[in-house]
This record gives sequence, structure tokens and C-alpha cells, in this order.
Amino acid sequence: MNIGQAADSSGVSAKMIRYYESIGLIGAPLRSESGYRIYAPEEVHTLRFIKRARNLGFSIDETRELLALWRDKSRASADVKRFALNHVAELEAKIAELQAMAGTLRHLAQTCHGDGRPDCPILADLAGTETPPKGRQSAGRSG
Amino acid sequence: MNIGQAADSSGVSAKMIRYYESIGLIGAPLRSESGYRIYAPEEVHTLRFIKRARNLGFSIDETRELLALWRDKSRASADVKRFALNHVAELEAKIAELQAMAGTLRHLAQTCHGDGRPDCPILADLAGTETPPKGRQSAGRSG
DNA sequence: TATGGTCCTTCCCATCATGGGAAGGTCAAG
DNA sequence: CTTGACCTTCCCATGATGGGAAGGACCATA
Repeated sequence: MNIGQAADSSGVSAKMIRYYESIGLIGAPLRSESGYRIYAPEEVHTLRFIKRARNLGFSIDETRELLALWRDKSRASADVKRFALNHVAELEAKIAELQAMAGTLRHLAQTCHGDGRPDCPILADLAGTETPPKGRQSAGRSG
Repeated sequence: MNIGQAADSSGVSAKMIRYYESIGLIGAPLRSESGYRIYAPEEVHTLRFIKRARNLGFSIDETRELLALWRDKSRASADVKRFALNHVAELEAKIAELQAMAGTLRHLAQTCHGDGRPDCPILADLAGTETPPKGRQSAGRSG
């Protein structure tokens, strides 16, 4: 199986397969006489594993650890679970961060007329000039 | 005002201030006789604007547009609002993506014993081997 | 057999935003 | 005058991915 076919059947681009090999995430495959990389089904399987881990937001280094856990037939499922839940916590932290941004911005947009007038509380907030309308608490400046 | 003071009072590192200057996000400030950058309060104000925009998740190019809107005294607030809401939509898209990841992973972790046994549905799912326990719908493989 | 198209190889560069650090000049206080 | 904190420019690294060039390999068809 050539790299192109391995790419098609794993969802990992040929470019990335070579990169993964270069950083040691996967081993170097066999080569044909002319130097073409030849992939066994087992290796394509590994590529699919990697693809799926990446899709779940694991970094390449985390994926490396997952691969190690996968290959270690005697690992405790508790180890894997801890690893997964740790990643879930990281995802949730990032989600919260983005939600804070979106919330602040949505709030600002809500107070913006959105008409032809130039006056805009969004820019006023970014500028820190906080055009005080009529009784307004200093909200959302905690960044 | 030296670059260090400008950095402290804007929250943008000296390194990034120089970078912003190099890419034309901000103009080149005055220089002292010995070549030190000298910042006026106005420029520090701009840096704070940039910092805040970055904190809200705007890219540098988006920040550039926001700066242009800010400086354009005759812009319509509708333009700013549209820009902001567009960014909110992008943030929400990313949030949804992360939530999908977290949800899938949380679900997988839930089905994992998390004890000393090696058997682990998380790795099984990543591997695509899907150890069918007893009546299990193919959930979460839409990546 | 020649040709063309599609694949493969390696190598370098770009992205985006940021930090690290080296080598050397400047400034203010002791 | 020395010391230490600051400034300057320049280069390199990150993480994950893609783009593309130059050249070789393979295969089908004329």
C-alpha cells in the first residue's frame, strides 16, 4: 500500500503521514526497491487511531501517550480513563474561555444600536472609554 | 515613555509591541536620540485597545479592522455590530466543536470501568475495534 | 518504445502569535 | 566608573498543517 492509498484509507494526508514518521509518532515503514513507502494494514490502523485521537482534540504528544497505552496490553483502564477525563477538563476550560468571550461580545453587541449612527459601545468598550449612558456598572473589564 | 513602561501599562509585552510595529498593526513611534522607542499616551491607548480585542478572541487581522473602524469617526455602528456578531458566531462554532469532542470523550469515559483491568472502551473506540458489549448503538463515530 | 499523466521522493517555506535568548548599546544610581 | 536594569536588532522555536519545486518511478496507451 502506497502512502497515497494509506492516506485515503486513514484520513491522514500523505504530508502528515511523513511528518508523523519524522517526529517518531509512527515508525518508518518498509520501502519498495525504488524508495516508496509501503504500509501494512496494521500501520493504516494506527493512522486511523491517530486521526481519531486528533479529531477528539488530543495534541500529537497526547496522541503519542494514547498510542503507548493502546499498545501496552497490560495497562489499567483507570489510566486511560484518567487521561481522557483530564483532556475533557482541558476542553471544558477552553470552552469556558470562549464562552466568556462570546458572552461579553454578545452583550456589547446587544447594547449597540446597529444603525447608521457612528456611536458604538463596542468600540467604546474596546477603547476603554466606556461612554457612560445612564447608570452603568463597570462590567466585563476583567481581562 | 519607554517600551517597557508602555508594555506594563498596556498589558502587551515589549516583544509583541515590536512585533505589532513590524507588521504594521501600529505605527512606528518616535525614537530618542539613542534609538529607544518613545510612546505617547495615545499610543498606549491603542495598545490597550489591541490587548482587549485580542482578549476577546479577535485575530490580529480582525483587530486591524477594528482599529480602522475605531479611527473612522464616520463609520456606522451597524458595521461594528455586524463585525462583532460575526465573531460571536465564529466563537460559537468553535465552542460547539469543542463541546462535541468533550461530549464524545465524556461518554466514552463513562463506559470505561476505570479499574485495574486493561479492557478499555476508550482505546477500543479510538482503534475502531468497538468491542460490542451487549446491544450498543454506534455512537460518536461521525468524525 | 515513446509519451504523458499520476504518483512518489526530499527539501524548503509559510502560516499564527508568542516567547527565548544572544550580542551589544544606554541610562540612572551608587 | 561600575553595576544592573533597560533598550536595540537578529535569529530560532513552538504546533500542526499545507504549498510547492525539482526530480524520479510507475503505468497505460498510442
